[in-house]
Amino acid sequence: MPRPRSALLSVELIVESALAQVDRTGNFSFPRIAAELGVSQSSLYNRIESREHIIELLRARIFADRRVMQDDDESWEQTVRRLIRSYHDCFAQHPNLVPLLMSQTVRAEAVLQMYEDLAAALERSGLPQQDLMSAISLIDYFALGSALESTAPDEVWDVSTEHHPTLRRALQEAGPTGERVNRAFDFGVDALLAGIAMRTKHRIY
Amino acid sequence: MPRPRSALLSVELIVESALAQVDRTGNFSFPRIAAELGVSQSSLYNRIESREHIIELLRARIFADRRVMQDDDESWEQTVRRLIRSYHDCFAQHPNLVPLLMSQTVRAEAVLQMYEDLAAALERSGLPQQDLMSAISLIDYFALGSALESTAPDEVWDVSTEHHPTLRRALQEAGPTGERVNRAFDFGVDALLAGIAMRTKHRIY
DNA sequence: ACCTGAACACCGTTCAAGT
DNA sequence: ACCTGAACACCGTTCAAGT
Repeated sequence: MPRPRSALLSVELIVESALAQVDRTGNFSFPRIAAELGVSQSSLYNRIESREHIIELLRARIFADRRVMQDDDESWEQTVRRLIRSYHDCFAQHPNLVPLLMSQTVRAEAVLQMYEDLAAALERSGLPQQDLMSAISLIDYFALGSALESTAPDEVWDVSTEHHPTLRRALQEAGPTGERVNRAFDFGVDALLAGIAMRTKHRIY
Repeated sequence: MPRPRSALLSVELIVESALAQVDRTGNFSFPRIAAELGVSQSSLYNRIESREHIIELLRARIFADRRVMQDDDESWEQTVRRLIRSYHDCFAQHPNLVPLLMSQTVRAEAVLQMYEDLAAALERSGLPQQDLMSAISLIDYFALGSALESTAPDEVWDVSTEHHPTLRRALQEAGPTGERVNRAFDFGVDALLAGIAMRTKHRIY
């Protein structure tokens, strides 16, 4: 088959196809991308290097949508809240993607920039230098975990048996999944900020 | 081949083989289990139902090692700390397993029992009923995330570029990976408990 | 009841060959 | 430079056939 005068393929097309598949089915594959774009599987390798490469492009893709409304005289606490929220929202729009992103080194520039902003805000808070990374990790765990919770398995815990009365009650009290995840998010942000602020020079609580 | 008088296979053998593979390589597969046990791949299905089933057996397996030294008159805070620690330790001994466990509903009884204990301790703390599940989720995110961090990619963030001075400084200040993860864990536990205690009837801070 | 071999429907990646 | 088809080395699962 001759080379067409305008390329059949582009990284954008590949990434969009992969993202659509993930949103729809929870995963993507080379055969399905190729089929959807009407090209051969092997031709994908002219644009991308590997499956991992696509995943990293997907990470950059969902963070590209992020609106950054920066307020110059917001407190470090407001900044941290804003960053956690926008980080969380990026994942929340593509929950199926979260598991794919979690086990892979972050290289996407937009994401690194967000961590840089987070580090700067925490430094402003007066947190001791040696706790900076700990606080970032804590926030990271939280954001990823809370995004993961809104993902695939509707029942994270199978409490069908009778042996867990307190857990069962707690789950019922928490309402339907969507509501529960949202409330857990708000609760978590407050708790994290309170916990971090405690280590700060100028305590706010 | 005739049926041997003593069975060649058992779920224990399958689970141990899978766990050893995960610890060694980060994953397991049916062909490799079969090869290691000297049986055919299809014979595995006489003992287990699916790949997911094996993963759930692995979850139960690593929690079976858990020692539960219960102190009857410990405070709710001590109980929560003890549970987070032991939960974390189970993962820490098999970090490669964490990614496999994260995207799957929890059915292992030992794990559900731990969540039940956690729920009970938090209820004792005086936390409002509707916040119980939020607190459990928060702790869960933290324990999983912190276990995940000790897993595969040595560099979670690729800060090879010059554009992230604060992040870079924070990372250097935090020391080598193992130390950083440990400090982040201790910092996180303290922060979480402080944050949760804030919502409690009898504030402790 | 327990094991086998063959078959099926999937994967990601490489590479010589075309234009 | 860009695309193809074939090949390779993997997957999980099913099923008829053996004893």
